[in-house]
Amino acid sequence: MMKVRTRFAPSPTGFMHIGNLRTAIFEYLLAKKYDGDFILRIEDTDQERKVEGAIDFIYDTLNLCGFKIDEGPNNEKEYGPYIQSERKDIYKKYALELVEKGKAYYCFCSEEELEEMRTRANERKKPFLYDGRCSRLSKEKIEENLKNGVPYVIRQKMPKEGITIVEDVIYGKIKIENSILDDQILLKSDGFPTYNFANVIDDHLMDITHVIRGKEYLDQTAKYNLLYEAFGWEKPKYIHVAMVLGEDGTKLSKRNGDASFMDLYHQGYLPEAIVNYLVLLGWSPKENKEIFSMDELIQNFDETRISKSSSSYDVKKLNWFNAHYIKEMANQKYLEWIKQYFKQDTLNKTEEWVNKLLLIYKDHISYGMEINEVTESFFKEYSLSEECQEFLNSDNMINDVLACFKEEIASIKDWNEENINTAISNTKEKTGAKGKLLFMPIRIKTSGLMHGPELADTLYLIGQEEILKRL
RNA sequence: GGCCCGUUGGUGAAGUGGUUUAACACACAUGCCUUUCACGCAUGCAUUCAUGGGUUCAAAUCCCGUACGGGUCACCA
Repeated sequence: MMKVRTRFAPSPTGFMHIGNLRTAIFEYLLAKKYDGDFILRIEDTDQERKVEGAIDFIYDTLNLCGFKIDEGPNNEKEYGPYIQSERKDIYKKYALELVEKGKAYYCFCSEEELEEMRTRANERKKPFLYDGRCSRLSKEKIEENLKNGVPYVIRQKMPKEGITIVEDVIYGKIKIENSILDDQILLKSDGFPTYNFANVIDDHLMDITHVIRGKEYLDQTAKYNLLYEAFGWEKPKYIHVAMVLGEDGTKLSKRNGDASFMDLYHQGYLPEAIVNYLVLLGWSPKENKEIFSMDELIQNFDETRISKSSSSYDVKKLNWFNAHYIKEMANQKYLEWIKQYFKQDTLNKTEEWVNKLLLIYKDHISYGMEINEVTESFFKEYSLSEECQEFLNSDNMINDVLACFKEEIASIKDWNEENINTAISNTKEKTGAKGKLLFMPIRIKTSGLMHGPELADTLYLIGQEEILKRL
């Protein structure tokens, strides 16, 4: 059996939204499950959209996620080059081969001519299809145009009737009528191939066995099949995956929340949590289980269990995964990790103090940057929310509790958690307040918040002097 | 508009003709626990699988129509 080879083929735009990443995850898992190769190919045939440094960005992203790239621009093997703009000559050669075979033809139509055809089609409310006029040019005319340097593209000649069957692992057999297929451009006038053409050539030349891509390409696959047949090549297996939608159920975009991997990463989401969350969007394991290590994913991945319908991205669930992975980290590792997000001014604090502070929040945060919101009251003046204020006014006893507690705190000689707890107990006995009525006023007055970690720990870190001030 | 695809709770989803009075997870709600919130634990949350027909002894699961949603029709990928 042939070795399984999958490829991730992004455009170098310097931005990767989670839908793209999820495709990469599927491709990687499929390759590794069968002990195959995962290839990175850069699709930069659109010279105008190229972004500097985008290749390194892609490597960084995939590396962070724990994917090993077996072949790619930064680690070339015999199938290279892996950047399409460096393979220009290859495409031209194959395009000409198709012309030779009568499956493609030169087209000298100018942009203006095409625009005119398009408006006319529009007026008649018909979808625009190139009418194939250049396919009927005489040999002499073509020679002449070529000699005179008339700009040209090469178009694929589509059959006018019949149907083409696309076979997809997820969607099954899909019938497409040939009559709606446009004589698509294979080679642009700048000599670069179009995406569709370059894809077919490269996938074949690179021995790609499984193509995983967005469902938006499903219809186009008919054209691909015709191309494979024209060359007499074996088709790869197609696996079209439904889209990942934003939280509001609409298409993902930069505006649509923080749907890019790097945004999430910078906010303090762990790559393993992101991967774990994403793999479960549109795929489900046979076993009823949600937390997966990379090795477990590789073992359990089954491409036939990918869903047909699109799914919506939900940060709340991502938060849960992330919180889970944070809790699982060893303390030392957690401290190193969280410090890159921790932005408070700790100049006059000891390292021990800072570590303790970060640690008491380890089980409470769901992403790295949240540490700043949650620790704010340790560094700044706070203002009470309406909810807090309301609570403070809700019972007459509260003022007594606070007054009593203040005295207790003031009398502490040795500032430690144990004595703070004693102060709380004493307040309880003296005022008779307990439960919510006892703890909430203290928590609110000292931290400005209604939730938080262990009260004694919190008070200890705020410090005796500051607490007296706040009370 | 033509063509293609999809539709199980707020979200991710399991389910492929009978053990489903639809699993599990997130979210939400309630209760318990701890000297409070949180954490943790427990319970609740779709009498129903977009909808109307049909096939069948039996359908979320098979077939047809309808509605809704999405995709696609570039010298963009």
